[in-house]
Amino acid sequence: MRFRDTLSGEVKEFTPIAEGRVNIFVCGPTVYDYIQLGNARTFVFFDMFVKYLRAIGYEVFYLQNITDLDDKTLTRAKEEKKEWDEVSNFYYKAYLDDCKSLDIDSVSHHARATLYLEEIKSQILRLIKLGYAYASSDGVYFDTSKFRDYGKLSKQNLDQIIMGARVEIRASKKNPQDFVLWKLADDKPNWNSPWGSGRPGWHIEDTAITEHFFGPEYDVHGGGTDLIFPHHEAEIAQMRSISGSKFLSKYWIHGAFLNFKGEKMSKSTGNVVKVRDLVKSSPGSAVRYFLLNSNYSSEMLYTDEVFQSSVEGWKRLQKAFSIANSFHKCTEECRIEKDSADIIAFMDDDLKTREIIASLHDIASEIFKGKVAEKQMITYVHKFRFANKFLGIFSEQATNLGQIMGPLLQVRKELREMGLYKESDMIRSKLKDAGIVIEDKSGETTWSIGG
RNA sequence: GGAUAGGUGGCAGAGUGGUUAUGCGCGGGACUGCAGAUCCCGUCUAUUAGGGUUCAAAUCCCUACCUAUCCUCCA
Repeated sequence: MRFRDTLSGEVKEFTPIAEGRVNIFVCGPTVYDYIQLGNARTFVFFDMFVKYLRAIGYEVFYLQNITDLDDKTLTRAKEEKKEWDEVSNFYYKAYLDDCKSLDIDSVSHHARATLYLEEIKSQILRLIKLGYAYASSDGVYFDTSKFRDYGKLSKQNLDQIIMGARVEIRASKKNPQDFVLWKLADDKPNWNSPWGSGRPGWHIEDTAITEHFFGPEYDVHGGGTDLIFPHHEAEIAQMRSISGSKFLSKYWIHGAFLNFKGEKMSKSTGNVVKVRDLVKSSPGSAVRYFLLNSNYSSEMLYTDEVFQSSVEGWKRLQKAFSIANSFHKCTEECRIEKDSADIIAFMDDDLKTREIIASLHDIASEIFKGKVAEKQMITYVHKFRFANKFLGIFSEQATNLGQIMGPLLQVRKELREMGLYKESDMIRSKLKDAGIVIEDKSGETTWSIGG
């Protein structure tokens, strides 16, 4: 398998440190508000990625941090007149709910930053001892001039960063681009430390957490492209300075942005679409379809119109899946891997989920033409089910419902033959309310989930 | 100013040297109790512009213009 690695800037062959096992870390949200669709793009992508790795036999530990304390948390707490941890507990739970609505359930462990204060302080202590960090008037800073590879991930040149003139100039820093490891603070929440009571800086929580679970090196680090600089750059500087290792994560994957009318979807510009609002009107699987029907490394556009046209495409595919699935039950593993060589090939070539979806649409067209031989239909079902293991774009409820739908449709057919259309239409309309769409074609009636 | 991606039909968005991407939309027809879906046909030379390499370029090279993101918290 190969995919785009940010550090080398190339599409690279994937070989984990330990054969058959993958340790992956993905930056989670700062829980001070509901997540929006742009966040979801990244989280759905990595959920899909991890599920695929598992589907092809890797043992994966998927670790995600939760930033449960930040300046934004404190601002929010003030606004809502609540304690900071009430705010982060509330939005952490909301985050988990939103993930659930999008079928994101592959994370092995969520690590909350404030539960790792000892690990954080230990790292800062070691950085100071080794001469990479210094205590200053308002906190402890990482001395970026001591770490030669600072800027390598983002391919930035330190001199030019300074020329950017947007770097905070503070007298307490030795270099403008130095970043804070520990912020001194007298107000709560704060914790004791050898440098005075205060709060951890943002970048240090991730390396403290990953060192705790994985040690100084692991296989894949993921996140959105906005985190490349300075966040991930800082993580590399922190951990490699401590470990002396050549790398922190062997591979770096960054998901591109979801944009809204030419600009990034962000809270500051107020153009966000919250996940919980979107899933009220569209199934989570349709949202996943929309997000995965793109290249993870390319920016994509969201507008209501574009999203709705994507939902139409999803409906078509879902219908084809339901038809195939009711035609052939595949409860066990069957031959799904063997029949899915083309899908595996697409994934192995830079995780081309969009190509997979296009190929499923080709299958859908064949199914709708109604001339698919039984043997062929079985391989189609296998492909659908294999792809769905990681794409998660089809509702699978169809299999259980089949037992009820058969007899029910038979009754309705008899009603229609007797000309009792009022009664038969009522059945159709009630089923639609329940999320089941039935359609009459010459001679037979089909049903599917969604619509 | 620097860095990184890009500029493809009405819309979204694949494709890295030669073949119909795919979906949505639009027009016409078929099917139908109605609805919906589906099928068939069509949607004019779709590849930012100008050079170059090549038998052949959306795909490689050069130039120009344009866009997004990052350089500040951000998925």
